[in-house]
Amino acid sequence: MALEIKDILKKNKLSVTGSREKILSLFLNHEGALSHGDIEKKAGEKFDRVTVYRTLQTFLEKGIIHAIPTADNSIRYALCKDDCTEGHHHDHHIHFLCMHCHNTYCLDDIVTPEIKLPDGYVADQIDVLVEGVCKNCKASVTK
Amino acid sequence: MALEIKDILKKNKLSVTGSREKILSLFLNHEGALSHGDIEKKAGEKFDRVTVYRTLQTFLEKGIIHAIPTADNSIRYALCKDDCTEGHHHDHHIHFLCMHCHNTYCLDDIVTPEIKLPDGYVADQIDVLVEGVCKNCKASVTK
DNA sequence: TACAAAAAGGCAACATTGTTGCAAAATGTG
DNA sequence: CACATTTTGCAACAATGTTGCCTTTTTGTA
Repeated sequence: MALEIKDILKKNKLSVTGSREKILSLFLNHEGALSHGDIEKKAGEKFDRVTVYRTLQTFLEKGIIHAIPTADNSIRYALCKDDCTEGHHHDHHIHFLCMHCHNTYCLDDIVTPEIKLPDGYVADQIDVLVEGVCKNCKASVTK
Repeated sequence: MALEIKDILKKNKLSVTGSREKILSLFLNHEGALSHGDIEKKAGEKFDRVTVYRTLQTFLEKGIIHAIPTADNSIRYALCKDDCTEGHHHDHHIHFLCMHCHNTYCLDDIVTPEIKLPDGYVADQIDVLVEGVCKNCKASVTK
C-alpha cells in the first residue's frame, strides 16, 4: 500500500512528502468523498491548514482527485480513476449524496446521460448529483 | 412590477420590507442565478450582510428561490417556478454554467433525465449541472 | 554520499465568509 | 393609532481561505 501511494505521486511528477502520502492514503482508505474539513480532522493535528489546502490544490491540478459540487458550501473531493491525467479528466460518472450518512459516493458504473441543450448552448462537462439514501443506509433503515 | 413583487411576498405570507423587495427585484431583473456575494454587491451599501443571509434563507424555506450547487464554494440562487411552494419544490430543470460569462442559467425546458441507480440506492432529488458556453457568449465568440 | 537547487511545509498575518444574540426599528392588525 | 410580532442592524465572534516569507525537506547530480 505504501508503495502504491508513492507510485501515484511519482507518476504525477510530484515529490514524495509526508503530507501528500498521508492525505492520499486518507482518500485510498475512505469510501466516498472527503471535504477539506474532513481531511483536517482525520489527519489529526499533524498538518498545517495551509498545507492541506495546497496539497488538495496540487492533486486537483494533477488530476489525482476531482471536486464534487454541493449545495451546502463544502466542496468534496474524491479520487479520480486511473485514466485521468493532468488537465484531462474523464469524469463521467455520477455522484450520490446520502441524506442519511451524509457521505458522497462516486457511482463509477453509472454514466452521465446525454443532455439535449437548446440551440446555441455548447456543453463541455456534465455533472450529475443525485441525493437520496445509499445502499448501506437503506439496509439499516428498513431493518 | 412593484406590485408583482409585493404579491409574491404576500402569497408566501412574508411581511413586505425594503430588503425583501430589493433582493427579490434583483432576481426578477437578472437573467441567471445570483450568489450571496453578487447580491451584496448589487444591493449597494444598503443592507447589512446579515440581512442578506437571512433573507435568502427565508426565500429558500418558502420556496421562492432554489439553491444551485457549484464546485467553487459559492452557492448560487435562482427564482423558482410558480408551482414551487413551501417545502415542496418542483425543481426538475437543469442548470447551465457558462465558462465565458460565468453566469448560471436555469434551462427550464430541459428536464432532468432518468438515472438508473445501482440496487439499493434510492434517489430523492437529481441535480444536473452542465458547464460550457452559453448562447449569448457563443454568438459573440464565434463572430 | 554529499551538495546545491528546487520544491514543499510551517508560521503569521490577513481577508473573506458565515453565525449568533440583542436592542432598535419597521410591519401587520385590530 | 397603538400594540404585538417580525425584521433589521450592529457588534462580536467563528470558521474558512489566502498570501508572503523563511525554514526544512526532497530531489537530481556529481
